[in-house]
Parts: sequence; structure tokens; C-alpha cells
Amino acid sequence: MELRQLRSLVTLADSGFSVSRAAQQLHLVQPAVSQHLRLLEAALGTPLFLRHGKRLVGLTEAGQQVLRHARSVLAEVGNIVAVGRDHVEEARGVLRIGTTHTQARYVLPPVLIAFKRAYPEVEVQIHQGTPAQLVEMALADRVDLAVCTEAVGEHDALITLPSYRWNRCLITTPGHPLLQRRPISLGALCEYPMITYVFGFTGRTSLSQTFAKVGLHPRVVLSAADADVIKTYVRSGMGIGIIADLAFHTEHDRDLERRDLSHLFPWEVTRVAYPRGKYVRRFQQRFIDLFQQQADRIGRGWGAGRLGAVVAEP
Amino acid sequence: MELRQLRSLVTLADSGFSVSRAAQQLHLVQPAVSQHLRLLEAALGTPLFLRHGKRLVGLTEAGQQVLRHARSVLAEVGNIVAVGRDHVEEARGVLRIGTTHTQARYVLPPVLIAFKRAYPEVEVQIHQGTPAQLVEMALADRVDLAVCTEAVGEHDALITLPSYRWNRCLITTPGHPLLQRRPISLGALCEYPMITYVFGFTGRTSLSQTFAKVGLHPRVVLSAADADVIKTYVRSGMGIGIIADLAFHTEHDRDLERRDLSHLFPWEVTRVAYPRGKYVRRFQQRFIDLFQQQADRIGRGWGAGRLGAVVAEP
DNA sequence: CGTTCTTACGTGTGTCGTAACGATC
DNA sequence: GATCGTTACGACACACGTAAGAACG
Repeated sequence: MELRQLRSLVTLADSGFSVSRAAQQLHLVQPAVSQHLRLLEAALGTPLFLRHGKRLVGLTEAGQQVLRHARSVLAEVGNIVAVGRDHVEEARGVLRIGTTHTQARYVLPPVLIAFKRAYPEVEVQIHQGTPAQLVEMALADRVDLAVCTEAVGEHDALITLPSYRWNRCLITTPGHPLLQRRPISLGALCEYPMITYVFGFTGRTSLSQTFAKVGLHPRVVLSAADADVIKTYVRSGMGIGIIADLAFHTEHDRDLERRDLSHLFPWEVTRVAYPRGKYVRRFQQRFIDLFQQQADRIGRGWGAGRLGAVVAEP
Repeated sequence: MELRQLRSLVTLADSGFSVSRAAQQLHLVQPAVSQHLRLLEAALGTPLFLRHGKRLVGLTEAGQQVLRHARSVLAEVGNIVAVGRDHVEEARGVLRIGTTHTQARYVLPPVLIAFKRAYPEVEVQIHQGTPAQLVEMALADRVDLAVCTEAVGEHDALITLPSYRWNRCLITTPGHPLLQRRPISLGALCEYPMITYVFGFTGRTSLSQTFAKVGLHPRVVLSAADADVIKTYVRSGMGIGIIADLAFHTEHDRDLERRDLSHLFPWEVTRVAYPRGKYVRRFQQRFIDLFQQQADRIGRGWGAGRLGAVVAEP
């Protein structure tokens, strides 16, 4: 059995069982990949593929089991080359971060500036996506680290490091009648058209649940993926806004009124996640450290002491 | 990077950093292994080995990390071939069981008879050892399954399936004065010279602790690794014996008196263990099932219902 | 008839074994 | 000087690419 053969198997499965496409992706010609698959089958002595004539259309039970283990093998091989790179050129490489708009816009900038100062040679890529997409990206090794709030944390194939907690605030145009209510209640919020995040995004799920739990149903006239869009429509008088507290800029948003709503909604926890068993390069670890420090600076960090212990887990 | 190279690395580390011995173990000549190691280093671009002149004497930090991941790779490759074998010749292979004397002598026989009936083509090997050795054997893949009571269960690199619980009994020559005491107390036991298991064997550790906890120190005049030896010396009048209850044969040991002691000592749990992440072949799974059934038959089994869930864990 | 995989064949790389040399205890 | 490792070299194997052929829609 050879690594090439396992690579061909995995690539085949990932490309919808098209040998040609797999070959293309592997920078090989198609007969080579065919041979890999044939030799792998021969080496194991049992059919791995379901065939329609000559076409491969799926995996036998044995094939599925082999595929799972083959992925592990290749993941570990990837870890080995990562170890190598880490010692050859500690300060060079690519850091692929998957995150939501909110993080990218309001939390990551200072972290990335600090990181760039420490590792000027590391190329940083920011890939945006929904929390669900981020989980999938992390698991498929399309990003190195996922930074987000929802969805992550349930998948036990991911190691997640709680970083900081946050809650929502209300934003309105100045002089809005709602500002007079003290304290502001869930019911009061429902009296006005609301603008907030898209479902499944930046705490929207638990926000909706909070209303639903007491039988309230806010009239959401617009939902957006990021706070900037929400602010824009709040400014235009379309309704009141509920956004992550940290998305409010005291300077730039001087034309809006803000009220804390942390007494109404559960606290959300933003985490850094990466696949269990994956080797974390030093500069990646450094990024995580910087992110946690930034979290502490926001004042709602998870504390720095415990970080080491959690990170040492794998 | 090639699997050969990783194999050479792992074998080198396992043979005390002797390239010649590693080569011998791999059925290769030394220059071949030397080349593997050199190419691996070259592929990763960083030194992996500490050298005294030409001799390899250890691993660099990078080398140690690579070694860990290389072991994972080879373990997964092993799993792949195991999957293959399982589908090619489901009922053929080798089942290597590591266990203590007590299990081998008093618990396993009926299980193995049933197993042999189900899988006559499978070669069964019984390797005896101390619980600590068994853990090491399981982790080093020198046995497939470890069946024992102590030590196992703490190592979280092992998956352990609780199978049955047992306690001790007292054995004496007929007419021994101790038999009159009802109930028998820890203090009473200490009045006579005692013969029991060697420390770290078959529940001896927690037995000693039970005495120590109440400030008692039994006079152990002889300690042995198995109940047969203990019985022999009890028969010769050397002292009273404390053995695992299931080691008492109502027929063969008619010349000895037995008293249950489960009111004095904690219950022990015997487990089946195998390395986490290791593929369990079908006949191995079948053996585990049979063992659990036997445990139920003894009457102190852990119940069969939960077994499936635990087994499904990996 | 294009797409897709297989078979056949040649070339070049590379792996392993043999053999001779160097280093270390 | 015996052991252990490296270097050198040749034979064999094999992996990949090219090219032509067969099945499928």
C-alpha cells in the first residue's frame, strides 16, 4: 500500500467519483489514478468500489471504512509536513482564518495588525462564511482556524477554545420613544419594527429563541449578515436595530443611540476552533494567543491562565 | 514522503536507534534504511536525528513530533489492512489476548471454547502478564485485546469495556477457628498469617488499601501471582488465603473451606481494553461479545444492553 | 460522437542489494 | 579489530505519461 493510492482514493471520493477529475486535481494523468485504485484494491484483496460497467459510482462497505482511515492517514501525513515547515521556516507560511463578518470587521483587525508585526512573512487569508460553513471549512481543512460564535462548539471533531463573551445592544435614531423606557423589556422591543442579523448568524438563533420562549414574536422587517447593513437601515428610519455590542463604534456611530440589552438575552461565546488531531503551527498558536489577549482587552475575555491547559489538550 | 520512510523511523526508535537492528527487523539491508531516514529528513527539510559522529543517538524536537505522527500514520495504515482482511477472510486471522493468570484460568476457558466453535480458523494466542504489562502490550500492539482488572481503565489511550465485577473470598483448611467468626471482620483476618496475590495483581492493590485505611497491616507470609499457588500453600497449613471468589472451584477445592468477603472489600471490575482508534476486526468483536455474555452468566455482568453503545464509540 | 475508463507500451526515476570504505568504541 | 554507519554502483522494478482501444450515455 502506498500513500499515492490513498491520496487517489480520497481525492476520488471528494470529486464525486470521477477518476478524470481526481487525476486533474492530483496533477496526474487519468491512467495513473486508475492504477492507484486498482493496486489499492488488489493490495487489500477486496472490492472497494461500486461499478456501473467501467464507471466508479461509489464505495462498498469496505471502501467506506478504508476511506475513513485513509483520511486519517493523510491528515497525519499533513501534520508531519507541518511539523517540518514549522522547524524549517517558523515564520513563513499561510494562515487561513474562517470567520464571520462581525469578527472580521470589529474584532480581528487589531489582532491581525499585531500578528502581522510578529510574523510579517506569514500570508493571512480571511475567508468569510456562515457559522455552518465555517465548521465545514475547518473540518475539510480549507481553513486553519475558524473564529465564530454559533454552530461551532457542538461538533466534537473540533477543538474549540472559548475566547470572549458578548451580548447585544439596541441602536436607534436619536430621540426614539423606546429610549425612555427603563429598563427596556422584550415586550417593548416588539412594539417597533426590528432589524437584526440573519438567522444562524452572529447569535440570531438564540435571540429568536429568547423572544419565542416568552411567546413574543418581533416583527423583523429586515435581516442582514452584518451590523453595518443593519446600522444603515436603522439610520434610514426603517426600524430599531439589535446588534452585537462590540459592533457599535462610539465615534463613527455618534449619530445613533445605543442601549445595552445584556439583561434580556443570553451571553454568547465566541470561540476559536480547529480540527481535533491537527497539528497547530507555532504562528497559528501565536495568532490564537493574540486573539485571546485581545479578548481580555475587550474586558470579557475568558482569562489567559487557562488557555495553555486547553491548548495542550491534543 | 513515503510510508517506508516512516516505518524506518518508527522501527529505528523502537530498536534503540540502531540502524542495523531496525533494518534487520524490517527485512531490509542497512543502507536501505539509512536512505529512508536521510530522504525523510531531506523531505521535511529539518534535522530529525541527534548524531554522535555517524551514530544516531536520539531525536530532535522536530523528530519527536514527527515520530508521534508517524506512529499514527502506521496505526491507521494497519487499520486499513485490517479492514481488508476482515472482508477477504472474515473468519481467519490471529486473536492475541493479553490477560492475567486468573482470567486465563477461571474465566476465559468457556469463552474460548465458544469462540473456537464460532471461528475454528482463528488462531488464539494467550499472553500472560501483569496488569501494567498488559496495558503496555495493548498500547504497543503486541496484543489485540487486554483482559484484566487493574491498571487498565486509567489510560485514556485505551477504550475499556467493563465486563463483570467480582470480590474476594477467604479460603482455609477445614475446621479453622476463623470460620466460627460471623461476620468475619478485617481485624479477625489479620490475626492469622495471610497468603494472597502479589501486589499490583488481581486486586491486591485495593485489598492492601482496605486494610491500611483502618490502620491494619495483615501479616502476608507469601504472595503469589495466581490462586492455584495460593491454594497450595493454604492446604499446607501455611496460613489463610484470600483469593478472587471466582477462583474457587466447588468441586476441585472440596478440601478447602470458603467464606465470602464481599462485605469487607470494594468490588473489582474486570475490563476488556484495546487502543483507542484501533480497528476491531469482526471476530475480535465477537470475542468481546462472548466474553460479556460469559460475564452475564457468572451473574455479575455489566448487562448486555449497554454493550453495543460503548462498542460503537470509536 | 463525446465522455470516461482500460489496456498497452516505453522511458526514466528510484529502490534495494552488494560491496567497499570510514569512524567509533 | 569488531561493529556500525556511509558512499558507490548496478540491476531490477515501477510509476508515470503517451497513445490507442472499448463501453457507456
